Amino acid sequence: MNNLSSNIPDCTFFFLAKAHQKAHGLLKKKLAPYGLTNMQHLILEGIWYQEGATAAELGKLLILDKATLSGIIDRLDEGGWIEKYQDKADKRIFRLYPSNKANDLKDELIEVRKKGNDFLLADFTTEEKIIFKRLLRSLFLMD
Amino acid sequence: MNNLSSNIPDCTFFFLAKAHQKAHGLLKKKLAPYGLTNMQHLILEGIWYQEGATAAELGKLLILDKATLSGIIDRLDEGGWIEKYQDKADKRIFRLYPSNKANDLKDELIEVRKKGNDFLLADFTTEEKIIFKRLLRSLFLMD
DNA sequence: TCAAACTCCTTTGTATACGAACAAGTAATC
DNA sequence: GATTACTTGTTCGTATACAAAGGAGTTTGA
Repeated sequence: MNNLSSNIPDCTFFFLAKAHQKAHGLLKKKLAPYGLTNMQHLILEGIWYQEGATAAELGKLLILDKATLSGIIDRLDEGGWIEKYQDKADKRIFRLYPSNKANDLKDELIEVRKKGNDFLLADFTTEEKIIFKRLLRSLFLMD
Repeated sequence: MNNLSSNIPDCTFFFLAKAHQKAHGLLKKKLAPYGLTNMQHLILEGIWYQEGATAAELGKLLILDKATLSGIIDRLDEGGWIEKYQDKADKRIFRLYPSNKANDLKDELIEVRKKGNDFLLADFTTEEKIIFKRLLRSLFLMD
């Protein structure tokens, strides 16, 4: 009895929190050398996927609160990873583009994430990987 | 193409983050009426399971950083959910006990979590639930 | 027994999260 | 065309997370 997992065996809240904590910590270490946080990396990939996206669009795409996004975008900007251009037609919004610095590291940064994923699930069988991702996906896409 | 999930189909980091986000938000709503956060509820359950536990013990049990725990324990104390007693033999540590207020709500609060779990996985089959929890568990217990 | 090593907890600094309130801009409607 | 109703992004307040450093207490080992 050295771990709560043997006493709250059915607490998916706890399991999800701990699995996320572990995955987050793993990617965090891989990204630290670049001076990027996990969230900053995620937003950056979102911008690569959809250049010129607005904060609101990224929020919908990545299921993120606008208040949270505001700070992350600020720090991506301060770090020289992105460029913000105010939209001429709608002065409320800023369109976001990756910087040259970001583009130079694009392939490398995406590779870091992919290898991190492989490492995370390295001990799962091929079937387990597929099932796990399917269940996670259906869980958060539900409703 | 309205969701990154169709463009980063194999990003377990993202899936885990979003599944956790969803589960966290769900439990948060259920606990809000009690004035307890998810983490406060988790620590409280840890203390119920092991009355007189120290912060260090809870940290190991629940895989939590001591710095994080320090604040949560403070707020549980301020909220009148727990009692802190300095250990006489070792003056560095505080032993933590649930308050009367906490004990009065114990069954109800644990039930909230259990029902939240059921609701979270309501759309999964019995087999999927078992597999999902097994995989989450093996992921964070790994190493 | 006394200094070094170690442990427990707190504090500080940075980065999410997210509800709530706001300012500024745009759209809708009469 | 002016008022009302949304939208977009920011700011504020509170609560995690966690690295790093610090203070107080305890243990170890020569």
